[in-house]
Amino acid sequence: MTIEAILKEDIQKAVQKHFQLDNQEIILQPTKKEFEGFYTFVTFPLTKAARKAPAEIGQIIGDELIASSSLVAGFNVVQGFLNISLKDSTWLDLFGKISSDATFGTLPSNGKSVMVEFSSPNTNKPLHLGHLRNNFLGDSLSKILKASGYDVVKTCLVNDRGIHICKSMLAYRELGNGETPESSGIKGDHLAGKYYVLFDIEYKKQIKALVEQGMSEEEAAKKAPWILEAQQLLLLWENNDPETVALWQKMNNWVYEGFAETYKKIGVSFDKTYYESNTYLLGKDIIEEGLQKGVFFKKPDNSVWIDLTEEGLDEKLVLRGDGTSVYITQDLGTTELKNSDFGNDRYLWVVGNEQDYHFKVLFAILKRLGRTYAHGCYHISYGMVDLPSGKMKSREGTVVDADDLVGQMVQTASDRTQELGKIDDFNSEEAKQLYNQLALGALKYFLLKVDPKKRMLFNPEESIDFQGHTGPFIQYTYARIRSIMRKAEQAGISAEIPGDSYAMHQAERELVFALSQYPVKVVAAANEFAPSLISQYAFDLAKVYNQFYAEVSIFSDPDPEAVKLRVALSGAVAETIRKALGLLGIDVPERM
RNA sequence: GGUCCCGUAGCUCAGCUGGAUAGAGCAACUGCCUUCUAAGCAGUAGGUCUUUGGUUCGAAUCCAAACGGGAUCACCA
Repeated sequence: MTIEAILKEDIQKAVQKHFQLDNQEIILQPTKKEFEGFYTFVTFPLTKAARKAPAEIGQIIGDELIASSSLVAGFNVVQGFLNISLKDSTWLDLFGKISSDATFGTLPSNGKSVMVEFSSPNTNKPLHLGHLRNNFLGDSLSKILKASGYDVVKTCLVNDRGIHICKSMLAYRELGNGETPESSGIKGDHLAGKYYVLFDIEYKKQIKALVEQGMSEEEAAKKAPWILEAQQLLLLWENNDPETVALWQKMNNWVYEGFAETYKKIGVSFDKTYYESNTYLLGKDIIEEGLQKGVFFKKPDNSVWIDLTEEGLDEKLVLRGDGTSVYITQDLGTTELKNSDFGNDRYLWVVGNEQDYHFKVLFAILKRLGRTYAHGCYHISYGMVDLPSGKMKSREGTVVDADDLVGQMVQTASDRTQELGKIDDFNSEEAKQLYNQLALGALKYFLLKVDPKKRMLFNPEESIDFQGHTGPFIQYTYARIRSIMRKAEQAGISAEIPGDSYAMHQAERELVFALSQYPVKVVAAANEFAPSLISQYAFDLAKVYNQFYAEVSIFSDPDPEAVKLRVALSGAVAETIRKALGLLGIDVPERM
C-alpha cells in the first residue's frame, strides 16, 4: 500500500470519527512549494456536511492525525488547506522499499496483450521529421505499455505499392541511366526519393505545357503523359508484369536497406512488418460478409457503401463499383489479419491526426460487423510537425530529412562536448557513442516532451537545445551521479539507510517524494498513451536532484549516516532516471 | 457549411478527474567553480490563462457562444 493510500485512510477515519461522515472521498494533492508539508487535504468540500468552518475542520483532522496516524509528524492549516508533514521514519521506510525493489516502476504482467502499429513509411521517399515523431511516440509507448504490465507486439505496415511508388519507378526508368546506391554513393531511400521529386518536376512541366496549349489546369493534371504512364505502370504491376515487378523490387530493396540503417541509428525496431503489397487485396471477404449481414448496401453502379450517419459520420464507400479496394477495405482486411495472427486484447495505431476520420470510420464498421476486438481498438492521433514556412511536403523537397537532422544533431553534440573538454581521454569509439547518445537524447526528448495531440513547430534555423528542459540535461544529471557513485565505490562508502533517529534534510525528503512518484507516472502515461508524462517526470526528478546536489554536500558531511544515505539516494535517482529515459528510448552515458 | 483538434509569459511548452499568490525551459539581466561534473544552482524581470456569458463557496480547468489557427468531410493511401 502506498503512503498516499494509508494517509487517505487515516484521514477518512478522522472524518468519520469527528464528523460522522461515511464514504467521504478523500482527495489529496501535493502541497505547494511555498508551504510546509508534502500532502494537502482540501477541507472546503466538507464544510456543508460537517457544519464547521474550513480552517476548523483542518485543525480537528490535523490533531486527530497527529494522535492516531503512524505517518504524520506535523501539520499546518492555511484557510481550508490542511498541509501534512510526514515523519522521517516514514520517508526512510518508503525509501527503503523503493531502493530494495529491483522492479521499481515496472508492474507485473496484467495478462493482457497490445499491438502497437507505428512508423508505417512509404517506400518512395526517405523518413522525415514527421516520421521521427511517429517512430519515437510508437517506440516509447510500446515500452511504457510493457512497463505497465502489457505484452506488447510492435508492428509496422509498409506502404510499398500504389501510384506514388510507380511515379518514382517511372522517373527512374526514364532518367536513371542505371544509377544505383553503389554507383552514386546515395543511400537507397534517398535515391528513390530523388526520383520521386524528379517525377514531380517533370510532371509539372508537362502540365504547364498543356495549359499553354489551352487545356484547363484540372484536365492537364489528368492528361499529362507521365501521369498516364504511371497509371499504366500500376496496372502492369498489378498484372505481375515481370519487368515492372523486377524494377519495383529493385527500388524497394534499396529503400529497405536505407530504412534499416535509419531505424538502427535511431534505435527503433519491430516484431512484425506487414507489407501493403501483401494485404491490399484483403478485406473483400469482409465486404461480402457485411453485405450478407445487411451492414453494407450496394448502389446501382455496384459500389458498396455503409451508412454511418447514426454514428455522426457520413455515408462511406467501402468497395468501388469495379470491385477494387479502397483504403478502408484494405485496412479492414489488415486489421482482421493482425487479429488472426496475434489475437491481442488491444490494437493501437500511431497515425497522424489527419486520419482521425478514417479511424472513426474503421472502428465504427468493425463494431457494426460485431467484431469483439473493436472495443480494444484505439487511434493514437498526433499532430503534425510544421516548419515556420508551413507544412512539410516531400514532393516539393521542403522536408526536414531524418538522416540529415540526426547527422546535424550528432555534429552539434560533438562540438558542444569538445568545447567543454571533459572527455578528452575518451578514444574515438567512446566519443562517437557519446555523441550519438546525446544527439538522440536531445532529439527524442524534444519530440516527446510535448503532448502528442498538439501540432508542433520545428525551426531548422534554431538548433535543438542541450541545456534546460532537454534530454541532455537529464543525461547530464545521470552522468553526474555516476561520477559520485564511482567516487563512493573508491572510498569504500556503501549505500545505507540510517536508523529512525536520523534527522533528515529537507532536500532528502524531496528526493524520496520525487522517487515515489515514478510508478504513478508510468501508470498514468500508459493509461493516457502519453510519453510526455514520463518526459516531464524525468525532468522534474533531475531538477530536484540538482537542487539537492547544490544544497548539500555528499561526502564532506560530518555525519557518516548522512553520507551513506545520500549515496543511496543518488544511486536510486540515477537508476530511476535510467529507467524513465529508457521508456523514452533514450540512453544514458556514464560520463559526459 | 458539417465534424474533430488546438488557443496559457517575447518564444517553446507544463498545469486541465474544479481549489492557495498560474509553473518550467529558452531569450534578457544579477550572482555562484582553490571543495562531489557550471550541459549545473540561486535570483530579477516577464501573465486581463483569446473573448463573452453560465454553473460553483471557488474556474486556466466544467458548460455554451463568439473569435483565431489547423485537420477532415476523395471511387488517394
